[in-house]
Amino acid sequence: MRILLVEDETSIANFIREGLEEEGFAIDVANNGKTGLQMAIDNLAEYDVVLLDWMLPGLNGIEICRAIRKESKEIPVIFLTAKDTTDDAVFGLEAGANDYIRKPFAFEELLARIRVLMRNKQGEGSVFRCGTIELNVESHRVTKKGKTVELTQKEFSLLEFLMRNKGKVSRRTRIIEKVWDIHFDYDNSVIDVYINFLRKKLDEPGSTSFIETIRGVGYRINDEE
Amino acid sequence: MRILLVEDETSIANFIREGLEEEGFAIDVANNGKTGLQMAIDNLAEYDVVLLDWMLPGLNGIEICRAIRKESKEIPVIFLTAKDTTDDAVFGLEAGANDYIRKPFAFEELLARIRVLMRNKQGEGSVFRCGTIELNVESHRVTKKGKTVELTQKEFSLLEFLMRNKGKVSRRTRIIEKVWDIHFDYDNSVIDVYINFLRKKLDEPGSTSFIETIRGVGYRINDEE
DNA sequence: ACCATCCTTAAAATTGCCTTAAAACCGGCG
DNA sequence: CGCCGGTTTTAAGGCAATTTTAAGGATGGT
Repeated sequence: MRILLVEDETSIANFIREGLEEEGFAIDVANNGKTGLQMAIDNLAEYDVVLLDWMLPGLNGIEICRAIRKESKEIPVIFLTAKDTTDDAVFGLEAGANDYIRKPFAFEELLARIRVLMRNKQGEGSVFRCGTIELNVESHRVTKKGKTVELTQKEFSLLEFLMRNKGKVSRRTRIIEKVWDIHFDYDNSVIDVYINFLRKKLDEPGSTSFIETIRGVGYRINDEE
Repeated sequence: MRILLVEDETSIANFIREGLEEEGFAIDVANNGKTGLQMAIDNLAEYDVVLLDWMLPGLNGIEICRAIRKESKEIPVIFLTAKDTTDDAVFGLEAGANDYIRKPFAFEELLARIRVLMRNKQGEGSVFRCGTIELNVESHRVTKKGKTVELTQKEFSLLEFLMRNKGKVSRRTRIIEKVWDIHFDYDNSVIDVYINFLRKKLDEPGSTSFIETIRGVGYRINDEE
């Protein structure tokens, strides 16, 4: 899950980035409005959420938001505003934002709002299922036959990505980009290792894996099993 | 959108059928396990969703589900179960169901789950078709009469190329260039071999191949088979 | 009939994934 | 600070599926 953060104050930007990275998101930071807009437009399809500071040097958040909305009405946008009046929030929402949050904010709140938007995005409750395996994004928990299975952060991210693309192939390069935030590395065996971890923890021993490997392409979790 | 409902209690069956018909689905009802299985197997490719009652006279839901899964891993199956423990749900999921719902259920909920599964299924991915053969680029999967056929990467690429040019001739040199990324090699018999692979895996034995060879030029997949 | 072209098969070469183990990293704690 | 446990990354050998090569047989056009 990839998030674009547009924020000029580096201290705040770092705080947010670190917090979100701990939660398993991949974050790109733009520290001024112009590059922020650039990054947003260039890779619209890449981002799952955009966090926009209200006051920015160069180009302010509202204009960026409008510009983004002109390109896509899908991507959730959350405003970060220091101002205190609700009027500003209204401006933000009118510009097409999905939500706003006032600085200073509790990190948990930001997290909660991000999760809500991501859930809305796909419409259904944020639990994915494959056979007896269930992954709950909200509670960050995975169960198999009702019993919870402990997964590390990366394992969880990988499984989540595969689950979100259930039925489709997840190409190796896309996985590396989305889960590890590594670009231009077309031969990275980290994936293999983590696929192996997941299989060890979740497969029914002695039967074919719930993660199918498509040689030369990537992996796929099927609807069945 | 066509749905198969396997349910022995006619009152429930009618309730569900009417509800779904109002929503614009086409429903076929089987009121016992045996005919349910029969209908499922006969017209696998026809149905978009299968609703399976848990307790059925003759053949129970689990067995039907297994049998369906043996034929196709594509079709979404939802269990209707009266039982209350999660264990039963687990059984259903183990048999290959995609989701389960407990009776009595709110009709809205059933509807929501059906919609989720249907959305997952089609995913608006570009699919190419030729007769009973379907190629889905997103899921990187090829099916024939609803049953998936395993193709390697090169086989898939070649078929995709031919499909994209359905009705037109794909010249050998163009195929070599696009699929193998080889240039200036006008005598490469790799194509022959791979055409052969595709035919073996996808042709109806005993009739003319769905890939027509145009001697001295290349190959062509025709619009109708 | 003959030649070019394509089909078929089998074996050789290659690739890419799996697995394992060990190294690097990281946060907490004495 | 240095150590410890857990997590993540790197590395490498083995192995099996895939891809390519090669060669003899079949076929069709002229």
